[in-house]
Parts: sequence; C-alpha cells; structure tokens
Amino acid sequence: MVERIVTAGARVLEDSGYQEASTNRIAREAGVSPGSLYQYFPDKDAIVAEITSRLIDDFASAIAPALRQAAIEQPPAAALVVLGAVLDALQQQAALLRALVDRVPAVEQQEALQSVRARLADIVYHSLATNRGALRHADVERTTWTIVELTQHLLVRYVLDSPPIAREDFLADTTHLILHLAYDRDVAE
Amino acid sequence: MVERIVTAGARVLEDSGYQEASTNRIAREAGVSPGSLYQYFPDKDAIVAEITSRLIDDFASAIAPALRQAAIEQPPAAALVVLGAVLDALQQQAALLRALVDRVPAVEQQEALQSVRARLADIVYHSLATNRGALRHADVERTTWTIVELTQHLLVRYVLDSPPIAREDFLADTTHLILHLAYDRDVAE
Amino acid sequence: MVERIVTAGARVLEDSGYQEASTNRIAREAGVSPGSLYQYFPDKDAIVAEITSRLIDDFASAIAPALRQAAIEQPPAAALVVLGAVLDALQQQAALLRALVDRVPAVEQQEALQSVRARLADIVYHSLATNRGALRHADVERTTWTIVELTQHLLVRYVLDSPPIAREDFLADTTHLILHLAYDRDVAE
Amino acid sequence: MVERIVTAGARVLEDSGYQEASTNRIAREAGVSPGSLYQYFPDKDAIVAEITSRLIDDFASAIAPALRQAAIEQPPAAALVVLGAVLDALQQQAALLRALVDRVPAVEQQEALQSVRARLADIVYHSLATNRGALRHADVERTTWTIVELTQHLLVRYVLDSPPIAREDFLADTTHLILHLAYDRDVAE
DNA sequence: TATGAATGAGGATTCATTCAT
DNA sequence: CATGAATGAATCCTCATTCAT
Repeated sequence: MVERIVTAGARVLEDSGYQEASTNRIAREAGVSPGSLYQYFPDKDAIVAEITSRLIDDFASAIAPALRQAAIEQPPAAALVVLGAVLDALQQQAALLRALVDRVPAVEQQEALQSVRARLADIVYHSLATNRGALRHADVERTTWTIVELTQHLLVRYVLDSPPIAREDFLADTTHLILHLAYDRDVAE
Repeated sequence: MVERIVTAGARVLEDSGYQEASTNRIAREAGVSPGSLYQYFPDKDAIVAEITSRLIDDFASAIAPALRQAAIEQPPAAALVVLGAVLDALQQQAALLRALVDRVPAVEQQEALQSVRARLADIVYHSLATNRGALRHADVERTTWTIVELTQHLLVRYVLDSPPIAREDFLADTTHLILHLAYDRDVAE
Repeated sequence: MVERIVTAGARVLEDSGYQEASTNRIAREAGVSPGSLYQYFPDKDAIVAEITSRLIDDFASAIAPALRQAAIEQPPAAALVVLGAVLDALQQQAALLRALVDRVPAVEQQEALQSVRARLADIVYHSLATNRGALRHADVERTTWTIVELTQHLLVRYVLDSPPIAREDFLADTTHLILHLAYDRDVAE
Repeated sequence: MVERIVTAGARVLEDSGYQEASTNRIAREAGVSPGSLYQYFPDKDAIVAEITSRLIDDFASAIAPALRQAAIEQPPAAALVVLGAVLDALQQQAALLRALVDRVPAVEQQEALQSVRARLADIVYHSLATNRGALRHADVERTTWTIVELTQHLLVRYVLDSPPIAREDFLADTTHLILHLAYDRDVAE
C-alpha cells in the first residue's frame, strides 16, 4: 500500500510538479482512497519525503559497486568510476529528479537531502583523509564541503540541463576540478 | 506603492516562503488592500518576479565596480576581486536570497535566474575568449558552462549554509578551481 | 446531497436571482460546505443548469398525460387540453420560473431551453404534418416556428405577469391564434 | 459626457454582454475616468437603463412616420406598415438588442421595457377601441395584452434568431395573427 | 483497516464604488 | 468638474485533512 502510494506520488510529481500534486490526485492515481494516505503518512510532505528518500536509496544501491571498485583504485581512476556511476544513476531517474530538484521548494526535502550529502561527505572525507599527506592543505573538512557541493550540483545540472558537453569531457572536467582542489599538484590523470 | 508591495512581499517571502506568501498577506503586510496589488501586478507571480528582478539589479549594481576593476587586472586577481564582490553582495541579501533559492520552486523564477546566468556567462565567456591561447582546451562554451554553474552554486551555498570555512580560504579555493579548470597550468596565484 | 444543493439553489434563485446566488450562499442555504458543491457539480453554472433541467423534466411529466389525450382528439380540443396542462404546470412552478426566465441572463440557460423548444417544436411539427392538407400553406417549418415562439411566450408571460384575463379566455385566445395561423379556415372551436 | 459614456457602454454591451461589461471597462472605452461615471449615473445599472432607454427612443423615432401613415389606413395595411417599420428598426439595432434581451437579466431593464410596452399598448388599444364594433369580443384590454406580447416577442425573436422565413411571409403571418385575434372574421388582407 | 463523502479555511482575483486631489 | 488610485467585500473555487461507516 505504501508502495502504491509512493509509486503513484512519484508519477504525479514527475508529470506535474509539487504544486499540482494534490493528495486527492495521488490517491486516485494509486487507486486508493484519500483517507488511506493518512494511515501511512502524517501529511502530504511526508509522502514527498518518502519519495525523495527512496530515490536516494536507489542511488545508493546503484553506485555501490562503483564505490567498492573505487576503494581499490588510485584517486583519478577512482573518482572517474564513481562520478560515472553517479551520472548514470541520475540519468536513470532524470524525470523524478527534475520534479524534486526544480519543482519542490527546497525546504520540503532538506532532511532527505542532508542525508545524501552526509553520506557523500563521509566517503569524500575518508578518501581525503587516507591521502592526507598529499593534500594541498590540511583542512579536510573544507575540501570535503567544496567537493560535495561542487560535484553534486554539477552532476545534477548536467543531467537536468543537458548542456552541449560530451559525457567524457564533462567527467574529465569534474575529475580535474576535484583532484586539483584536493591535491597540491597534478596527479596522473 | 509598488515600493510598499515589493518590500512587504520580500518580507513575507523571507519570513515564510513562497507557499505561505498569499496575496492577502502581502497586502496586509504592506498596509494596502488586496485590490491594490492588482493595479500594479497582473498576478502573484509577477510580484515574486519583481522582487527577484530587483534583487538581481541590486547585485548588478553592487558588483559593477569590481567588474570594472577586474577588466584591468590579470586573471587570478580579477577573479578574486569579482568573487569577493559577489560574495559581499550575496551576504547583504542573505535573507531574501534564502527565501528565493530555497523556498520558491525553481520553475517560478527561471526567467529571472536565466538572465543572471546569461550575464554571468557573457562575462566569463568573454574573459576566456580573450585568453584563448592559454586555455586547457578550445571548447570555451564548455568551460563557461562549468564555471558559471560552479561559481554560482558555491557562492550561494557558502552564504546560505555558512560552512566553517574562512572567507579568504573559500575565495582562494573557488579561484583555484576556476583557474585550474580554464588554464593549462598554474597561473601565478 | 445533490438534492439539498439543487433545492437550496432553486430557493436562492427564486429569492434573489442569478447574480446574487453565490456558491457560498447556496451552500449555506443547503446546510452544506462550499466544497461539497464541487463534489457534485463542476461549477456554479452546472448547478443552475441542473435546476433548469429538473424544472423542465417536471414540466415534461406534468404534461405527459395531456399529450397522450391530445393524440386522440381533434386539433381544437387537443390544443386546448395541451395548453391547459402546460399552463397548470407553469403555474405550479411560477416562482422558480420567474427566477429563471427573468433573472438569469438568457445565454446561461440556452442549452436547457433549446431542448424544451426542440421537444415542443417536434410535437407541433408532427401535428401539423399530419394534417398537411388542411394547412394555410405548405411551409410547415415556418408555421412551427411561429407557433412555438408564440405559445411559449404567451403562456410564460401569462403566468408571470398575471394579466387581468380569465384563464379560459386566455386559453381560448391562444388556441384561436394557433389554429388560425395553421389552418386555412375556421376549425370548429 | 453622458453621450460618451452611453455610447461606450452600448459598445461594450454589444461586444461582451452585461456580466463582462465592467464599469472600469466602460470608462476606459469612453476615454473617461471611472469616477466620472458616478457624476452622471448613480450606479452601473443606471447606465444600462439609460442605454436601454435611448434604444427605445430610437425605436420610437424610427417608427413614428409609419405610425402616422397607419393612422390613415385600414387595419390590415396599417398593421403591415407598422410591423414592417418596427422590424426595420429592430434590424438596425440587432447587436445592441441582442445584448440587452439575451444577456441582461430581465429585471435590470424592466422599468425601461415597461415604458415601451405601455406606449405600444396605447396605440393598439386606441386602434382597437376605434373599431370596437367589429371586434371578436368586447374585452379590449385582453386583446391588447395578447397583441402586444405576441408582436413584441415575435419581432424580436425573428430579428435575433433569424429563422428561415422570408420577411414578407413573417410579416404576413404576424398580421394575420393580430387581425384574426381582434376581429370576428377575415378582414380583407 | 479502508473508505470516500464532507469539510471549511483559505487562495487568487475582480470590480462597483469612493474620495482626496 | 474630473480624476484615478485605492478600496475591500465578495466571488468562485481548491485541497489537505477528518471521521463515521
């Protein structure tokens, strides 16, 4: 039942955005009565939050293999592998992603997004800390913050805005940015 | 009167975001009757658009001197000067900026934001084209896109999220990113 | 519920006419919330349309027996029987009729009224065509149009304006008009 | 000034009907300020009433010659002359007539219309009274009422609905109706 | 548990009217 | 007189939410 609601909600969100996604419409789309929504969710925003949260879980599963592989690679290759995987995952969910990023007021989904950001930050932080000696400077937090913001934003906008940039070029640039931000000098790319 | 409406609208937006900003509330806050709103604006979104547009004009004025100075500097210093000015301008308007960026569905403000982005892109494009010979690669469009997205996002998030990063460090990192993305090798920073 | 809304709507219409009949007022009069109106009707005009439509159905039922009887009578008696029945039916609903005819802009109810007129026209046409040989002239359409307009208007105004004319005299005059328009010479009245 | 307002009001009424004819729009169309309307008319309905009233005066002037001529003719010819003149006058003002008859709730214009009806009734009454001896029955009031309603309605609908009936046929039928209603037997037509 | 009819506060917008200038 | 900015009550309608069944 939660399943049907979430699926229908995502569909409605994709089709029409947050404002047009009335609870009645989600219920109808789910083949469920409006009342039933409130047996599983306290209010409308909770449904959106659940949708966001599931999207994020999907991403996590989708990039898990890449993360495992990255763990046994050198930074440049590792970054490329991970970024490529994230990009693929985002492309897969472009429609819902657009609905969530561009059509839902950001506050509604901050909790959920904070969690992604936190996971991403952990990975980056750990990776940087491991190579602490080679960093441009010792402030790992600072570099982590910038990398997370940078990466997340560029990937999302690349998927949503489809700028006229080839995938490999885009990934190369992003990798270049990250590595140059983190490390003192050119790492073999 | 337009003044009062826009001011009140901005205040309401800052306090409660787009969804809560009803026309009646804006009117009340402005000490004006609901009908008066519609003598000056065709609908609610036009009010929000005007607020956004004024914010953008403020930015433009605020950074104009920096842009003039940047025109007679070398890239690294130029970038620093401009970024610093933009950062100051954003700090000045942090409250309204937060309301607009985080609490208004992106679609509602796309026209206004596209215009800023376009102006920014022009400046960056021109600057890159001028130093075309020294670029990492010839695709100026591509570099422009990345720089614009990158810069805008990092600056806005720095202002809105206040990460524990010193202003000079943040500006240094951002400048570093931009220059390394654009130019083949280290420019004297 | 539809019942309550329609009843209340008719009452409000009778009391105050179309312009004053706000949806909120109809809802209040029906002891129902404004929202409920829109579960059963797409908009305000649909309510008025339903009221009109029911009025018309009432008429249809009320005059059905007379029509059956008329089918087995000669023209003069047939006309008298039908007109008398219609007059009674109109008298029954005088209040609502007044509201609809005099206080609703004609355009709002044209669909509904066209349907009555069409039914009436069918009956008249058929009746004339049956006696085609005796007609003043062969243009049945033309006579039908005039009879329908004539009859409908006179009956409605008689009911709404209560001119100082006895019922039997009024019916006699109307019958006289119709028969003389249709047939070449005096039919035994 | 009254002139401009009335002219503009008529234009707006013709174009869009009563509901859409806002005072602001009439003022704009008249090139006059909304405030000025209220120097000459107590409220919106007074403007509509004045428009109606002028339309009626126009009719009166337009048919005056026909009435004079009718005074020196025998009933059948007299009726034809008058009806023809009225029909012409209505055709001239068809657009405004439609706006007034079909799109203004009847109550708004009853005063004005009562006056026309009264004038018409006077003429008919006088004409019948003059030939009292030949009437089908002595109740002149009764016949007057029916003729007035009958004539007015048929002429207006003929103009507004353009039924597929030739002008001369329509006039012949209407004359036939009136004369047969009034007089005992066929008058030479 | 599931329903879905019912809710009602609230939304954006209109427009006849006023009144200070 | 003429103006027109300002009014604000009122309009139609929406939709997140509730609750008796």
